[in-house]
Amino acid sequence: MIELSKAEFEVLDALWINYPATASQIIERLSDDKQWHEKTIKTLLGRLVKKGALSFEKDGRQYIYTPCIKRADYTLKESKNFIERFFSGRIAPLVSGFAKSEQLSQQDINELKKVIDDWENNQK
Amino acid sequence: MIELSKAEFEVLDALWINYPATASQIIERLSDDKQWHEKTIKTLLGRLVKKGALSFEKDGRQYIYTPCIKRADYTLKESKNFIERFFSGRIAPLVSGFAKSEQLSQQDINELKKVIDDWENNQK
DNA sequence: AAAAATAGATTACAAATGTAGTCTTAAATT
DNA sequence: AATTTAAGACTACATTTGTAATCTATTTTT
Repeated sequence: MIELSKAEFEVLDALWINYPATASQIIERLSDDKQWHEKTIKTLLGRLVKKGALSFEKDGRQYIYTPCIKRADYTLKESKNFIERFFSGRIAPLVSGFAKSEQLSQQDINELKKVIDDWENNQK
Repeated sequence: MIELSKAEFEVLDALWINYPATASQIIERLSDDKQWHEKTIKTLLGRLVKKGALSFEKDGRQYIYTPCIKRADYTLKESKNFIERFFSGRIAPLVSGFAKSEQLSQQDINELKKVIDDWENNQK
């Protein structure tokens, strides 16, 4: 699947918030968190198009961008990759590492329990 | 903390298996999975030293390498970073994504339950 | 209509990365 | 002792990435 750099992902992420969207809208959204130059974001949009992560339609001389991939698909692929590289493909050691270093809140635990419940209900 | 590239991490990972170790030993370990040229691995070892991820002692004209960081520390940092970037810092959505796409086995679930149990016992 | 702003295309350029090759020196072999 | 081998140091080089600047063609503004 498509390989994105960190910066590219952030731009795509700004589009996933709401799409289709123009470059200016994406730049506007990113301006809250990042202090990227407009040109930088345009460059990244171009690279995303080239990589096939985005497509666009012309509207006058503007482009209206749409993601070509779903956020959930992309993050799942990256997650699998990550867990494979760092934890031999097993997810529990990651969670366990978080637990050991006090990174888990009661809310996280509740959410995890729900995920487990749902999974088990689904197995029946 | 130290930033490592994927290739660098794999070399360090081969050292974490058992250390201290010489370059030849590391090369030997990596030869099973990767088809990296010996020179490539040497280069990566050098970069790891430069980045402060490894140290070494001389033994004749060989170097005996030792990691300067713990695997658990490194993976925890990377995990936090990953979960922050892709899931706004929350871990459950990652696990949930795995569940939804049938990436979880009963064993994973059991392990996750244990992590949760341990966490809760620890809270008391 | 002339000037200015703006959209995207193209070009730029240093640092990081993957992937070695060459150089130098010392140790092992013949 | 002469030669080959092997260790690490240094050099190489294309690609990717971050981070724009410049160029070109249209719209807006004045």
